[in-house]
Amino acid sequence: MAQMTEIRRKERYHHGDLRAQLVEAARRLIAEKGVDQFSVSEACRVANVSTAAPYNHFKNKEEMVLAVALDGLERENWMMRDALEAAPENGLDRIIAIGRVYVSFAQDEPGVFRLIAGSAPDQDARAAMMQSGERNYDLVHTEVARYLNKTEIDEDVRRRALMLWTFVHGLSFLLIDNKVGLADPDLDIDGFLRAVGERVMRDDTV
Amino acid sequence: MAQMTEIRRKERYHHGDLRAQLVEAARRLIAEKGVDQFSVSEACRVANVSTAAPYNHFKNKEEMVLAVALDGLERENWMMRDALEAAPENGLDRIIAIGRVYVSFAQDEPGVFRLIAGSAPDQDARAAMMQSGERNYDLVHTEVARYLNKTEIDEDVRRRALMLWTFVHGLSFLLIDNKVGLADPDLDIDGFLRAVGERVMRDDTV
DNA sequence: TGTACATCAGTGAACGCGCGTTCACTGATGTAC
DNA sequence: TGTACATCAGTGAACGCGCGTTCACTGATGTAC
Repeated sequence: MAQMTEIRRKERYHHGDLRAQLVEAARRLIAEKGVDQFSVSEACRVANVSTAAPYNHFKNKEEMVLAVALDGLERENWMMRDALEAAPENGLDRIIAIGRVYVSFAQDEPGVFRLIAGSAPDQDARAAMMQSGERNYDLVHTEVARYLNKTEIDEDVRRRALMLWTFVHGLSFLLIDNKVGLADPDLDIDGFLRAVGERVMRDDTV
Repeated sequence: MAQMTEIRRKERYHHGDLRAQLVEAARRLIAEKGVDQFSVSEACRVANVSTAAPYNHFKNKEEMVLAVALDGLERENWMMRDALEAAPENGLDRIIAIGRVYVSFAQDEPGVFRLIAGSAPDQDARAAMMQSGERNYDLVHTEVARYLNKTEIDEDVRRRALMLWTFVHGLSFLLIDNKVGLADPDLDIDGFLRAVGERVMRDDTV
């Protein structure tokens, strides 16, 4: 049944959802090979349309790539929220759960992770990505404050959150670039995340 | 005087040190614009030679890029050793000094840092970069062991070293991608490095 | 010291390639009557 | 329900571009005698 729909779609002159299909093709290609090796032409080949077709839906390549980036940030946000819902109501597990999503996302879609981690070329794209990124980072702030039983996001919360982010950011890169083997071939990622989480969230006065 | 030498060099048919000049041109270009935007042609323009000239010194583009990567790792090693020599004989400062070199290198030559951080495409290049990278990472192991008054590199040393590496790695990326402003616009990098160093190196039993 | 010659390290033109984007076009779809 | 027509979303050919690399070549250098 799904196959029939697939075939019929290819036969039709109008896709009906070419934009979505192109974003999906671009996402897959970027995830695998990185944004610098990504070409509009290849996305067209994957989506089975002419190389001119995308220009009905995107102004240019940049806009296509931006769509993939924003989509990635949004999916990351969903996954973080899901992870928080599944986590206990209190304790370090909530913070670790967010971090685990961050690292897993990088491992699952390295190219998209790099794209999101990088800086956008033009001003509008930068603003859009910043906004989406901030939405995800707010989750970290909230959870750090909750862990510390604080009602507002103060300097201490911000600093710990930045430590956590810095850390999962670095771990993500080391993992996808196969550098961890150099330091510890049998790294237990979850255990490592927990150990760092404990150190960062530990009471300062100790 | 230096100018005369410069002019004479350009006039001469044989450079005498074209290989070194090409590596330097490539280093500068990669540092600024990243390895993915780097082209052999542009390096030739900078070095003022024909686009065919490099092939007397390098098998292909990849070999040229590898030279830049290995050069970067070697310079980083020197800088780390220099920093250690200037640091006190004991205490956290030694560890922080190495981390500071790592982050500064990334800030000074973002593209070269990314190149080194990334994974090489072919097996030989990977091996060469691994070996150079390991030499730098050994310094971290040594200093962590020294701080803990240990004579051998055990599991605890390895784990703390990996935490430190992960951290400066992540901070480097956040800084060069202009992401830190999102979390803390006025971040004091040295203070941040110290705070993390303290947390990572703190006695476990506390 | 001069000369003959092999070798080294450049030149400049050319190649094929895949790319992003544009163009005139055309088939399919939705709407007004 | 049928028909006319505007609009939408594709096609396929073509463009100019910069790239990595190769080629036959040539000027400069070092060496043997």
